[in-house]
Amino acid sequence: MHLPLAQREVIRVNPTLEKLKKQLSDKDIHLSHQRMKILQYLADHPSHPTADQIFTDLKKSIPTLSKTTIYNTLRLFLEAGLIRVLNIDDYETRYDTVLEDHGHFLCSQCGSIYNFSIDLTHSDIKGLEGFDISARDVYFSGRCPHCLARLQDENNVKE
Amino acid sequence: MHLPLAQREVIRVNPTLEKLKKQLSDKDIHLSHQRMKILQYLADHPSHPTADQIFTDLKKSIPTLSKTTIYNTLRLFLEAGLIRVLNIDDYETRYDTVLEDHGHFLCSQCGSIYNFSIDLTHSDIKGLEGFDISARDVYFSGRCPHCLARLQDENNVKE
DNA sequence: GTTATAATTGTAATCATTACAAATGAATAA
DNA sequence: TTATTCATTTGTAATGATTACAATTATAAC
Repeated sequence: MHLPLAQREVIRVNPTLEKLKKQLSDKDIHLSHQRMKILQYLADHPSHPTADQIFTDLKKSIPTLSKTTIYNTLRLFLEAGLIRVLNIDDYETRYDTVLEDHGHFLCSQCGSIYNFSIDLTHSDIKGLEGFDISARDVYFSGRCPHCLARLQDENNVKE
Repeated sequence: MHLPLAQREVIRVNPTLEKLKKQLSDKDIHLSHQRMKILQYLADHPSHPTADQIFTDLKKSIPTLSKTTIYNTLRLFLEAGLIRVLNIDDYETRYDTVLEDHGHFLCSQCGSIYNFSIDLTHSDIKGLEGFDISARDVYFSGRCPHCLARLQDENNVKE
């Protein structure tokens, strides 16, 4: 059995590139060629890319590009509040342009990361009385429907 | 103003060392001197220590101890399901003996990590229909009451 | 006690990220 | 325009957590 794609509602509330550009100009951050390309890449790829993925892909169109520029720019965007980081992955930091509160699911089989919506305001939380909470990250992991279907198929073939 | 400690109910549901030892013997995992010490350390320190903290502290009583042993043993315990890892920290992995579902709060000021209880079963989650969820991690960050009180005090002195 | 197996150790490698200094580009004033 | 200043990019070297691996030591089986 294979679940139809529509069955998993992946959030793609992607802030437009224009919106991001405006945020930068409001903060008097100059948009160089490299920064522009990185911003565009982030807006076009809501798939939580790593610094290396951004670098490798952009290197094709900007052969002189340096990895340091990627890290510099990502930090710049981060401090300007345009993006957020994901530590769901054990070894590599991922970057996300979707700032609205949402959870992330990591498939331990294929490594894909999915967004999902979760409302924490109504959760029963105890032990944080008197704390000032500024960020909320929710990371789930397990197996995504694709991998579940594939595993199921493989089992059927064997039998 | 200083919040009384009782106001923040930190969970300390620490599984006893005996319980952990039994889990290992059930899985036919031999408890060597080093493993015993590391297990004891984990049971005694629910403060989510890093591999380096465990190593540095245990090195005092076992001078020949190697860091590789720490990593080997932590992986062993991890795969045996005795402990879980925390990626709340950007740069270092932390280890936790408390397996019951709970959240972690990282104070961005002092770096302390606090446990808190959160009930996700009643949260309104959308977008994970058809997913097989095996792990749930909730990481919050911000400022802990200690740091808030300290900052408040510092401001009062200035005025 | 000897042999086989498991655990530990130390060192070297890996790999993401950062530090830093030199080179390049853009903006501004004369 | 040209010189000067400042911002940005680049490349290389350092950092630091983690892992790979081979040698040594300890434990268990016979």
